[in-house]
Amino acid sequence: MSLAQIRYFVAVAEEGNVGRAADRLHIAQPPVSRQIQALEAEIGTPLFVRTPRGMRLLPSGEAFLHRARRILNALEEATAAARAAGLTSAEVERGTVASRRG
Amino acid sequence: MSLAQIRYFVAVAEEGNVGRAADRLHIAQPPVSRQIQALEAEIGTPLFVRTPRGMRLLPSGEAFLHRARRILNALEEATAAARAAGLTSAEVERGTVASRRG
DNA sequence: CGATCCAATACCGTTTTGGTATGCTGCTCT
DNA sequence: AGAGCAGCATACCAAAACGGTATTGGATCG
Repeated sequence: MSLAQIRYFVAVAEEGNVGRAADRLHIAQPPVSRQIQALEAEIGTPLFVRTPRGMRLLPSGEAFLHRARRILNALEEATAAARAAGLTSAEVERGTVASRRG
Repeated sequence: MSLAQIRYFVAVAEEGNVGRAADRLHIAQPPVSRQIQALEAEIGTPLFVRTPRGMRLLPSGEAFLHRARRILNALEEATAAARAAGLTSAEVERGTVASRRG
């Protein structure tokens, strides 16, 4: 399982359509199809039903969608938190080193 | 950023030592070093200080560590939730389709 | 000053990923 | 009912990412 798979999954779930999701992700359609299949294989259960109109979430997919969004949000927050702490702490570090040097 | 990077980061943070983290992850040391560097580069700030004794977390690293653990937990929970919903829903789906067909 | 410990770099083979072209199935419209 | 269309899946290929081995660089300790 990869973060890309999770992002692809959310896009497909929200668009209800692999091609549209691919456009939104700025990649081609086949990779999205494959990653969704790989994701379902790894989880061990389908997440969508394939209809002639597109992809519709199964209950398993709905359950996964909630958590997937949480994961992506947590990811952004983690980056932002580290970055925020880093800006100050990099300054502090540099200052500390400089004062030890000078 | 990848889930592997997050897992490597947690291992290094907990071991305080790249080589030991690599052992625990069952991979070689250089890939761990590289992924940690890539992670720091992507976030835009260092997460560790390199000391002759190993790696020590910076405040940015501590902030990231908390969220990283949350992400990995959320990931496991997402899989488990989808799997649980899938077992029942796959049965339901099959039954629904069968009843609609027959 | 030599030995040791630990992270970083160089280089290579393998694996994974994405892209293009195409197939297949079911709807839709006349 | 047949032709065209919409949409996901598959085949095949090129590019990128990843991990492994060997080695270097830097700092501590005896």
